[in-house]
Amino acid sequence: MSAPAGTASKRSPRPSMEAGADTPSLRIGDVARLAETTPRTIRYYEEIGLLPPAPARPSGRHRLYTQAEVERLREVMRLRNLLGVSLEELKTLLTAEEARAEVRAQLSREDVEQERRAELLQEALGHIDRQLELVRHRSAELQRLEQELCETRKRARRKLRELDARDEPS
Amino acid sequence: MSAPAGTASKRSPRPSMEAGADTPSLRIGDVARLAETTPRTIRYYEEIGLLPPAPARPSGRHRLYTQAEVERLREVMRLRNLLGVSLEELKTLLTAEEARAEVRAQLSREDVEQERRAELLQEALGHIDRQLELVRHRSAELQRLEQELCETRKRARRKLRELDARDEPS
DNA sequence: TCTGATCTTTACGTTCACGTAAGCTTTAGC
DNA sequence: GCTAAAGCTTACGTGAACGTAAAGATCAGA
Repeated sequence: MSAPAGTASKRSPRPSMEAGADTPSLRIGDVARLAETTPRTIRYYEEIGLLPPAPARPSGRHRLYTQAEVERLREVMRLRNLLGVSLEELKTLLTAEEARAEVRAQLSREDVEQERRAELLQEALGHIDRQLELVRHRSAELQRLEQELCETRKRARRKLRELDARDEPS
Repeated sequence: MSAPAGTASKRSPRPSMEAGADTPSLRIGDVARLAETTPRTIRYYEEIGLLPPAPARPSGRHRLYTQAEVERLREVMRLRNLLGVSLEELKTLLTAEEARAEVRAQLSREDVEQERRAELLQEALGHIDRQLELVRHRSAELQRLEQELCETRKRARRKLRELDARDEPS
């Protein structure tokens, strides 16, 4: 049960002439395989706004992606697994990410006043800090758990050694 | 939305004479409040075998718990939150925990042969190792994420300082 | 003993995160 | 241009993890 990645790929992986690497040449199935998930999940994530709609899709046509989208998807799934939050919460977290991207875009332009730039950066910092706080909290708790398990393990091993020593002191 | 812990407790917390601390004197609502969850969840966990049935309950009567059960429940919820596994998987993990408890019980008895003791300890060690591997994996990944976020944060702060320096060099 | 808060079981409802099927269209290779 | 594979939308189905409502039993305190 649950074998989402059929390893057999009948159709060749689309030679993708115009090998510009940023020309959208990946179909949803390809993306799904590369990210180890399913097309349904990708469409679902797009539907709830967790992923942006496929870039420049002529209505009625198939979705086409670039490698960048694959990586974004993998990152989303990574965060989903690690943070243990709902997709809705994850969305707000990633929306913050988007904002940061927008900040970078703005910062690269010349016609933005210093005042505005500082504001943007401040906001971005706030987002990062909120994420960081969440991650740090979980990370710390997990490390505590790890520590506790290590202790337990140590004790068990000690007992076992004691037993072995007493058993055969040959 | 989601305010499971009504802070108002009308009835006094049951003076619990026989203050033996291990005489079951906590009702399901008390346990729920202490563990910051709901009675429904406790019953559900008992139903699927994630928690043992309430100790020594005369059929038809109310469930009664001790402080130990509260702590166990809190631990279960902690693991649920941190490990991000299904309750079913969590159950098998905790079943291993149970086995370890049983090992301790056996080990405290005199009439168990060394051979058997070593076996039990070996098995327990195996369980611990499997848990530890899982925890370590997640912990490491989370730390990586934390590290990445820290880097991002640093860069943002540097940019902000650069901007401030250039803005008002008074 | 009586009373109201709390608990009991039973059972149906709900939300999330997708899975799956149907019917049709697009795409890629020949 | 034809065809099979893959994709499209729409919509209903599903499993997990509880929420909620009903109808009655139990419990603690006066």
